[in-house]
Amino acid sequence: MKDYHFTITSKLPGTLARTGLLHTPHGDIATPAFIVGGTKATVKALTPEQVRALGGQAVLANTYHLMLRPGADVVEAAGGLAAFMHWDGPTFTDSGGFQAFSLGMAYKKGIDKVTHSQRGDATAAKHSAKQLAKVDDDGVTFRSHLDGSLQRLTPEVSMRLQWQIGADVHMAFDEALSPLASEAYIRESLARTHAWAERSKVEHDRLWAEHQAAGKPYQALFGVVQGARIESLRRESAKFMAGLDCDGFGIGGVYEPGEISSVVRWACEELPEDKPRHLLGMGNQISDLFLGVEYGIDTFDCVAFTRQARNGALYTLDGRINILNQKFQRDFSPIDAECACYTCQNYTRAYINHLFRADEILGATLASIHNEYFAVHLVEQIRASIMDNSFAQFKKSSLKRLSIDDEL
RNA sequence: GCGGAUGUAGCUCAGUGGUUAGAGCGCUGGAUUGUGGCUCCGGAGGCCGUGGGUUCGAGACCCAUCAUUCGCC
Repeated sequence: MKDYHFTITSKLPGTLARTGLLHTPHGDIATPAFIVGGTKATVKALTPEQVRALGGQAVLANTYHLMLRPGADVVEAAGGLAAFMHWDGPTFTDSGGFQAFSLGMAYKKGIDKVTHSQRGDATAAKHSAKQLAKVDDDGVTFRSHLDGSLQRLTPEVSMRLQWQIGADVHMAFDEALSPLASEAYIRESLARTHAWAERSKVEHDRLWAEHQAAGKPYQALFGVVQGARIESLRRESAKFMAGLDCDGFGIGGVYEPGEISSVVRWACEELPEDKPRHLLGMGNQISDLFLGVEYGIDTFDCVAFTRQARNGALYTLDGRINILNQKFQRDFSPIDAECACYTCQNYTRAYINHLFRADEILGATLASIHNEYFAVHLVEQIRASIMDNSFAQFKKSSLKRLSIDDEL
């Protein structure tokens, strides 16, 4: 018996947006929801109690990082991801596909990092020498960024590792794609991702049977839609994943805000309505979250809020501030006067400015609490606005404050 | 008092007679989208202690002077 289901509780007419309840053995997630990034089985700078207090419903960790350290077997021996990290709630794991992919792109970050070796030109050749990963039809071979040791991930290995780690929701092993990859490479890669999804499903079902026999709870599998920016391929990929009988879907390979109203929409239009959709790694900007929900996304994960918090970039509904700026040195007001987070209720900009300048770790904690609350709370508000049918106004007024055109 | 050492960016210091004097830190602004990340990218800031001299040319060499510092009577 699978202790897992997704229920839609309301829909917003004329859009793909909906609210729902994702039930897992470790608890429920009211969707749309912002899933908190916990890559290495920890939400950086925060205790699980702090994550819970700021409204976090679920945490997403990464198979790639945990397989290298401490090892999936250690997490399993600890009783699974949630028990290991003392998180009393639902968890997700990413498959490691994205890391295997980004490792293959040498050192560059951002869009650049996903560009080179898929372009098939001279730049790719130049970079391939430095690549830490190589993709073949069976899987990915890569070198650990920690110690250089040779590692291998295939769909089967990723599934086994994810069952060991024991999150409530797993991602199928996929190859992430650069939006700038050549069409030839996109087609080749998409065929591989689809074959890998089928293999992921077969191995996942086999492992579920084993676990079920041992009296252990179900862990869900999401198929991951790729297809870069090509509409026919995105729709084809979504249909393919829809046919796999997975528990939900991930949408990967989305990198720019402008792709949400196209790429995400194409995918969600093809996906079955009754299963949840997770947008992988996207949602740095306020507009991303509104648009993602509008075009059918139920859950987001994005490390940007915690990462930026650690570097002093703090979110408000009127835009981002850099708390290190001199102008905050004697500013004894909260980061955001409208914000109800623990940090804004108890600390001033001047104090947080001081903590950052003095390189004190409490600065990272207070900033992370604020930014993560901001993201989680904003998606919560978006959820409420769908239920009381005020989404359009809420979106319009929020984007207007940021001077963003509503036509996005 | 005698002898030595050192005076270059806010700080610690490179700069071996030759374009427009550099670095690290600090200061200042920006970036960050399935975390290879306390990371990355910009910018401002100098009568090179002072005064003379040698030289085509001095932050560098010479003299004087002031300051700091160490050692010795």
